[in-house]
Amino acid sequence: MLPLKPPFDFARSIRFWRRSTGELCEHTTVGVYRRVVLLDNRLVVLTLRSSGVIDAPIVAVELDGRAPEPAELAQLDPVVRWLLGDDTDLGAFYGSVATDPPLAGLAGRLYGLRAPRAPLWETLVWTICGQQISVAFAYVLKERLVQRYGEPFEAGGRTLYRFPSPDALAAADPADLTAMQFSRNKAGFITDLAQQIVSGRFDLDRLPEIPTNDAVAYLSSFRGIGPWTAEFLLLRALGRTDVFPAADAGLRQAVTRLYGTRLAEPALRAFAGPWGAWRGLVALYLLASLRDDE
DNA sequence: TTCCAGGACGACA
DNA sequence: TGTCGTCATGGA
Repeated sequence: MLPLKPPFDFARSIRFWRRSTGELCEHTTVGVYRRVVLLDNRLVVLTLRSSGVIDAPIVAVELDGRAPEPAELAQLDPVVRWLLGDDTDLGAFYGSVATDPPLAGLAGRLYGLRAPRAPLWETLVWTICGQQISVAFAYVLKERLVQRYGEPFEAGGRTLYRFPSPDALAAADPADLTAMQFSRNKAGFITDLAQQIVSGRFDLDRLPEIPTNDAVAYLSSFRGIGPWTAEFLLLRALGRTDVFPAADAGLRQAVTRLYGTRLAEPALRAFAGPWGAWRGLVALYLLASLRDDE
């Protein structure tokens, strides 16, 4: 049992980024999150169960369906906290948006939502899958890619996949991806980026260490990664609270719904500017508002 | 039929 | 430095 920093709405936060029931690399049900992770160079199934309330959140940790040994739990503690964004100070964020009635209302409705994180490489590929197409179709593309190049792992009667490694995708033939209905561009972006990671020219591991602006510039220097992809990746995979993917169609729609005015990208970026270090959480809450009715 | 989805690239002026 | 056409598919 790991006590987490309140407030934290486990179910809402876990559900937020996961919009497909066909997801192969992780499995979620109400209050439960499951994913294959690497621990001591072996693949294990990590299961997190919500066992608390929003103002006193506790998560129960399982490893391959059993309680972890104390030494394992010590290893998993930072992994779990990282995955669940346990370093996010929601209280400070709520204080900051209190001056903006629409946002303050949203923060109240979504109390306890914070950004769970995901592995960088997997999220980068996922974000490229999602460029310009509907989320539903992006999931179809990801599913095909994972089934073809991922590593299946049996866990409790269910097959979870380890996401395809850069090596696997570096060796992939772009024609295989176009046969799966990836556009020629996306097929090339993904295999090229995988090859550059394998060769060491592209180093995703340096991203957590560098400031957001530098990270966006570094990512954008690679073909296939534009501003939206760079910013979305930093928000989604690293939980950066200071990025605002102003080019995002969903964000534009959310702002239109909340404020009644449709803003183009420059105006949307200007809108987010004053929120400074909290722009990422503003983006998160706006995106979540689109699904608040579901 | 047209437009729009959790865009990016390359050609062109 | 901006603008425009193109790529892929599916739902509204």
